[in-house]
Parts: sequence; C-alpha cells; structure tokens
Amino acid sequence: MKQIDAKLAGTAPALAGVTAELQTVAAGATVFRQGDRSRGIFLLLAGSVRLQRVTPDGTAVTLHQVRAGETFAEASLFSDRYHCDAVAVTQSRVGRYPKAALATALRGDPESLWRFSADLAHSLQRLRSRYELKQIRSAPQRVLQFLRLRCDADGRYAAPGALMDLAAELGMSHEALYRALATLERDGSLSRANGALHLRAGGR
Amino acid sequence: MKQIDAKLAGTAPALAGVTAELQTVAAGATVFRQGDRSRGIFLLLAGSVRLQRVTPDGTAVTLHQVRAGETFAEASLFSDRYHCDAVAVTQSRVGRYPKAALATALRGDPESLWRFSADLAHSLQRLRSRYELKQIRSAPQRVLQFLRLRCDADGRYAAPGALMDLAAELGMSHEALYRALATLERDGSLSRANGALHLRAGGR
DNA sequence: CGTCACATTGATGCCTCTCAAAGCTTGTGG
DNA sequence: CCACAAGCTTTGAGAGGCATCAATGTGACG
Repeated sequence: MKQIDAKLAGTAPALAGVTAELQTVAAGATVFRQGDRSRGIFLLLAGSVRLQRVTPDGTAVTLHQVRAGETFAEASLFSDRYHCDAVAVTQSRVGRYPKAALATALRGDPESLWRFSADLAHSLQRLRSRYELKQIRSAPQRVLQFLRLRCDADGRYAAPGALMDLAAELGMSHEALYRALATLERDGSLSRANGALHLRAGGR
Repeated sequence: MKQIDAKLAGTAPALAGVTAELQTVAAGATVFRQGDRSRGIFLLLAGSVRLQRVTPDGTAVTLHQVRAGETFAEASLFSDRYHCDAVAVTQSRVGRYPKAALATALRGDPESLWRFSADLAHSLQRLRSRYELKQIRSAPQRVLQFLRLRCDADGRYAAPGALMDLAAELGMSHEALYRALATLERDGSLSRANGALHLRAGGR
C-alpha cells in the first residue's frame, strides 16, 4: 500500500489537457456534499472515499466505495449539483479536475471527449463483469472465474499484492479465499508456485 | 413480462439521430462473437442476452447478463472488434445502432457525443450503487437499503412488476425476498398496502 | 371452474462469516 | 547474527443465513 500510495500521491495525470488540483482530505471530512454545486470530477490518489446518499428517513446509504486509482463523480460533469456525499474514510489525497475547464476542454475538443467516453465505456464494462462475478455464491467458483478472466494465455496469474487484497476485491473474507484456493488446489484446478497461481485445464 | 415486451418490442429510440436496425434472435443463437469486427452497439428490447468470454482453457465465463431495456457492447464503439460473445438465452429482440453511422454522428456532433457520455456516466453511477447493494449480505438489510434508494420522498415504493422480478434484480431468491419483507414488516420498518411498500422512519 | 403464475410459509442442508489460534515471512534494531 | 515485532498465511470450530426443495394459498383470466 505504501508503494502505491507513494507512486500515486505525486501523480495526477492531465485529463483532456486539464490538470488536477490536488488536495488532502482528513479522515471523516467531506469532499463534497449532496446538493453542492458540482465543481468537477475527482481522482482518488491515495486513501479511501465513500460516496453515500442520505435517504428521506435520515439514514446514510453507501453508493460506492472508491478505491485508490479510481475516478469518481463523473456524472457531476453533466449535472448541476452533486447527487451524493463524498466522505473520506481515512485521510485521503484526491485530485480535482475543475468542472468548467474540463467541460470546456471536452466540448471544444471532440477527440478528447471521444477518449473520455471510451474510458467511461471501459469502466462500465469492467464493473459489469465484476458485478457478475459477485453473483457467484460459491467461493471456489468465484475465485476460479476471476482467475480465468485475469490470467494470461498460459493460465498464470501473479497476484499484484497480498492475497488479502485479492479477497477484498472479490468481496469475500480472506479466510474464505485461502480455503477456496486450497479447495481448488485439491481439485487439481489450480497449482501454486511461489506466490503465482497457475490454472490447469479440466478444472470444472 | 408480456406487457413490457409488447411495449418495448416496437420501440427503439434513435440514438444521436441514428435509428436502430431491429432483429430477432433465436434462443441459443449469437448476436456477435468475440473477434468479430464490431458492427455497432445494441439495445435489448425483449428477451435475455448473455455476454460471455471463452477463456484460454475453453470455459465460458459470463461477463454480463443483459436485461431488457439495457444497452450493451457500448465499448465496441471504441474498438475494432468485439471482446466477448453475445448469446441469446431466450428468444430476444434487439436493436442495433450501426457503428459507422453512430460513430460519424457522434464525432460530428459534439452535443450528441456529450449526451452519449452523460448516459454512460449515469449507467456507471447506477451500476455502482447496485454493486454496493450486493455487498450487503443480510437480505432484510439489502432490501431495506434498496427501498431507501428507490422510494419517493414519502417513503413509498410501487414495485414496477412482480416481486419475483425485484428478487432477481436484488440477486436473491424470491423466497428470501418474501421472508425479508415479512421480517421488515414485523420490525415495523415497513408496511404494505395493495402491492405498494411503505418505509417507516426509525427502522434500523 | 380449472389453469397458471405469483405469493407465502415450512424444513433442511450447505456454505460463508466470524472469532480464534498457530505457523511463516520479512524487516528492524540491538 | 539474533531477537522481536508486525503482517500475511493457514487451519479450526461454531453459528447464522440464504438457497433449495416442497407444499399450500391466492388472484386473474379464459
């Protein structure tokens, strides 16, 4: 985590030629509030931000848990006000792409807008497949499908970080992940060599 | 289902001035295949389509289950070929927005492209909150949060179709949904009147 | 009045979460 | 070079909850 943080903390790539304004947000502080005039879209560089909406009965409902590296509030670009709260769960570093500048840049440069749309479409695609994975109840099956999607042509998958993080990404407890891996290995669907996972054909 | 089908079957709204080519796809037939040159994006009018990818070991992994009313393969607009298979699960009616025409229309008319992006951003937003809902294990809590998001200011929610469909949307068995509703009603979090659901403040 | 689809409730089993504890690896400092 | 700490990995035991199978009730429609 420290490495990623360090790497990202200084980096805020320009979007359609617009550079981000960096800011640090304390744990518990809000980045923006529901009803605020939208000031742009955000990139989470480090930390953790939760998007939530307060319902008529006063309860907060989480709409999205933003992970480092993701952008959020893209829709605010097309609307006048934010439709939810963004609250920093831990101290966070975010980059803000000012709305006016970004909107101008995008509307004035179809090529940039085209790429921006492409990014949105890809995000949608990725999220849809992640969503579908979550439909799978069985932990071993879910892990297996995940690996099938992520592995290279040889069926190899090198976990980018700790397996615990993988468990979080898959939406299961780390114990469940370890057990799932053990099960798959017992089945013969999978083998492991110094941290890397190796799918074997024939594992159902 | 028949009503929705009937309503949608004839309707294929123009997208950026481009009209859709309608086609009927038999159950089990493919709309497009991984590797095919992309011919446009699709709108599912009726029926059910599954997007799937065949993995190196020959297994099919479902990327997305398309529901009537949704568009799919948006990303193909930005890439040369389809990256997955689209297979009709049941006999389906789809509208295709031809790629060349759509790309031309969008690139030539920034305003259309802007609206197209807005649609993508909204889809992303909606999907994210749906994804977050699925993180909630407890059936009653999941239903409750869903209703909090979907109800009007009075806390009322009129199910658009049968409760069974709602269960499918929430990713749970219909029995679980009925039991969840019964539990919430027993708690006093909820009351029901001829099909409509009514949230009551104070239900945790 | 029979059929069909939805709604509801019961019983059972499996699976994941949670709490717990122990092995393992890595890095740090003495 | 060793000792210790911290975090990851692994396995165990128990409990709760949802899926599944099953049966019955209910309403619309012909």
